[in-house]
Amino acid sequence: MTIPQTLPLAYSYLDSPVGRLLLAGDAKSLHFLSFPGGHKAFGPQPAWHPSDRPFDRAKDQLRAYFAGALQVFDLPLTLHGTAFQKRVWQLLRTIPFGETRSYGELARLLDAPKASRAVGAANGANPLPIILPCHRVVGATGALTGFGGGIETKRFLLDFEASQGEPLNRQLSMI
Amino acid sequence: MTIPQTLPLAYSYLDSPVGRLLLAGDAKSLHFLSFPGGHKAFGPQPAWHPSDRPFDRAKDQLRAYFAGALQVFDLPLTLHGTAFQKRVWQLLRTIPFGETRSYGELARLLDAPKASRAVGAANGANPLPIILPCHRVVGATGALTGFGGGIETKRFLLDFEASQGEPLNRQLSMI
DNA sequence: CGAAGACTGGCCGTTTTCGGACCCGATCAT
DNA sequence: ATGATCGGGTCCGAAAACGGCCAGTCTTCG
Repeated sequence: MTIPQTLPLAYSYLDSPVGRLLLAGDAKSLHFLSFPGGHKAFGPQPAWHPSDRPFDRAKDQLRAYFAGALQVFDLPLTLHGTAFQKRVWQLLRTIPFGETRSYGELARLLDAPKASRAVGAANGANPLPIILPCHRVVGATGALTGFGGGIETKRFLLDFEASQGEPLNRQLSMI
Repeated sequence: MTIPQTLPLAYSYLDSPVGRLLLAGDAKSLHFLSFPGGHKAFGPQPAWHPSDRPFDRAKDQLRAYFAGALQVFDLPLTLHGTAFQKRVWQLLRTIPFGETRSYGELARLLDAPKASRAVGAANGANPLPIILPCHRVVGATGALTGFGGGIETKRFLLDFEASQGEPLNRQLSMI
């Protein structure tokens, strides 16, 4: 995930059950989200400036997600990446809350059945974890093979979704 | 010039004023030509087999070229290389007998004005010297900066073309 | 038997590294 | 002036390295 150095973005922090999250974006959309403690962590870039203003909606939805009250994010996003990466990231959004897919399954959905490793690499470059649910992608055997914020965070998110998923699913099916 | 190892080609030799030339190809087209004495020389590959058959036309034209009786080769060729290299090699064919271009000029013609060094690299990977006239490419100052078959061979070819060019040009202009 | 590891080779997009068949300007000697 | 020489800057494409993989074998223990 190469971060554009020159882009003047606003940033802010949000405390969550998986640690403090760094959010970055402009007035219109969210660009990046990172676990400052994670392995692939990054901090605010020199060109960024602190500001809480743009992040009300994103923070509301993240808080609701961790409270078990929201399963599908609805936020304007700006994706920085190659064409292939963007295809993968969009595909992530189609994995329902509480479910998982394997890297190979996603590769087949992209009509590139042998590109499972490339899917893994694109996953590792995910600029907006949690919101683009790369944590719902696991190995073909079910192994939790990696996560930018740490495997333990991935496990937490999957366990959390598995435990929270049922009530809202029922709720949705009543609509 | 990475040579496909597995391709079963025929090969044959031809003596010329610039030394013995190695030709390689299949029944339909010529693939490689090399100066076995040159710096970037290569010999027959393990998968190749000796055969004179496919090379009658190529040898005729090469002999005519060195006799001053032919200025434009007309042979079926097969090019092994990247897209960029093929663009450069095709561009070489547009340099008339007896004229020269600089690496920078070719780069500009490719709409990549800063790629002069890359043009040089592609030139160095030319699989069919003489036929694809990389010897007609010189530095912006006119310096003969390099040639797979040796600078002296490049100088010979350019001097030869400069001395032979006139008569045939006149002949052509009468058509 | 049989199922869970260990190992292997192949694949793919990205990132990094590398090596010039350049080129421009400065310098110096005619 | 003018031409030859030299060195540093820069910029490419190519090749190699690198993973958040996977399917097929082979091993190894219950």
